[in-house]
Amino acid sequence: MRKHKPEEPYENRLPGGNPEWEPFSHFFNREEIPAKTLLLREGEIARKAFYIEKGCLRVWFNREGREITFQFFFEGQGVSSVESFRTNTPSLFNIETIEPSVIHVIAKNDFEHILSHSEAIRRTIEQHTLERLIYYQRLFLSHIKNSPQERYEALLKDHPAILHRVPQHYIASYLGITPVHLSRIRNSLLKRK
Amino acid sequence: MRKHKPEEPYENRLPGGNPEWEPFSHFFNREEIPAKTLLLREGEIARKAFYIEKGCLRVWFNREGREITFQFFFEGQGVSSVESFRTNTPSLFNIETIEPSVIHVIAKNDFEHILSHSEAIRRTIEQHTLERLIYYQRLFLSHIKNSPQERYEALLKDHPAILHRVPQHYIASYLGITPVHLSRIRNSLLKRK
DNA sequence: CTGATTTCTTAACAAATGTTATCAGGCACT
DNA sequence: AGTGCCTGATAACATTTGTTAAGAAATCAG
Repeated sequence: MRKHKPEEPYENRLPGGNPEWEPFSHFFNREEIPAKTLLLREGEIARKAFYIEKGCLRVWFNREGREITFQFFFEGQGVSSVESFRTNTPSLFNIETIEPSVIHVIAKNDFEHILSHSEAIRRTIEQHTLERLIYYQRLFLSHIKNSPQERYEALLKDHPAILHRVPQHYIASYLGITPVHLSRIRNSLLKRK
Repeated sequence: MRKHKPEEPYENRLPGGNPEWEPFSHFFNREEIPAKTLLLREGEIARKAFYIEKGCLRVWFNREGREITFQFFFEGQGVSSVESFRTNTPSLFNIETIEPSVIHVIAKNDFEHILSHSEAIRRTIEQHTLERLIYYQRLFLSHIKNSPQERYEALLKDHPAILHRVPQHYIASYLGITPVHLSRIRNSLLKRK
């Protein structure tokens, strides 16, 4: 059912997706990383941030022996455990590759060096923080406002590509339900047509 | 059962809770506001931000005719519909007083004026944005990680004052459950002792 | 290609939570 | 004191979602 397409075309963007990063590109280390590899472990303090050239990541934590995935990241996105990276506290979650991925890695002190040398990038990061805030706010609201079925339908409508690229049990835990229940929802939607 | 204590002592702090705001205090307008008054309406674009000298607010939205409360604010806190205030988009929720309150109000353009004239306050606000991000992240995680009963017990342990000050049906919707279910949880906890 | 592993579906049953309705106490207002 | 409103508790019943287990389908490793 699910189509795995690591070979689909993509843009090879600069870290940050913007030419303002050009002067600082030497701070980034390009790495090719296999699938299912941890980039950050729950409980560790994040000392690196990542930019995804190719591939996808998921963010998850352990709840009583089970993995709960709550975010996905794809090509062109910058990723870090924001609260850990910026406040030097243990990360609340793991960051892991889903597919084989090409990641640009930057160390925390280099990142701070850039921030203190580029007003433009400082603003970009500030904007990024605001966007993350809004993202989490919406994510939270969608969980208390909408049913799992409504969230699934929204995902289907707004980000159909994710469904074709990410294993369904990750999607289920992202929606806050079990794989069994997601399967039921999909089934009932099929019958309704 | 619930004790309403609008007369309890409090600190009369400066807006922002910090002397760096002192030079800009004339931008704030002190207002005494009755209970159950809307400061911002769902769908409106936020053109003001608030600092609470005294009283408390709740943040809620309408879901199919029912009010869902998902945040409380108390003395000493700065409040706005961040995403609306900073991005000029319609607010996703209402901000309303619970008790009679004393609020310092600042207009958006004055706020921006301050930001462009004080590096220290710009940093404070940036820090505030990060804290809000982390707050929403944690709130979201607590909803997918913990049961309503666990969330109630955490609230009981970490913020018992809220429970004595805010009507129980607001608490219930904050926990993501119905007042009936919260009552059941409280009952089962009592029996357990 | 083939066997092993992972992923998805389905069913039966269990647990958690919602819905509706009723009642009782507290509180504000007269 | 009496009335009405708001709040919280409780019960009976309905619905949603989880759990466990089994098998089918897809994918992966050699």
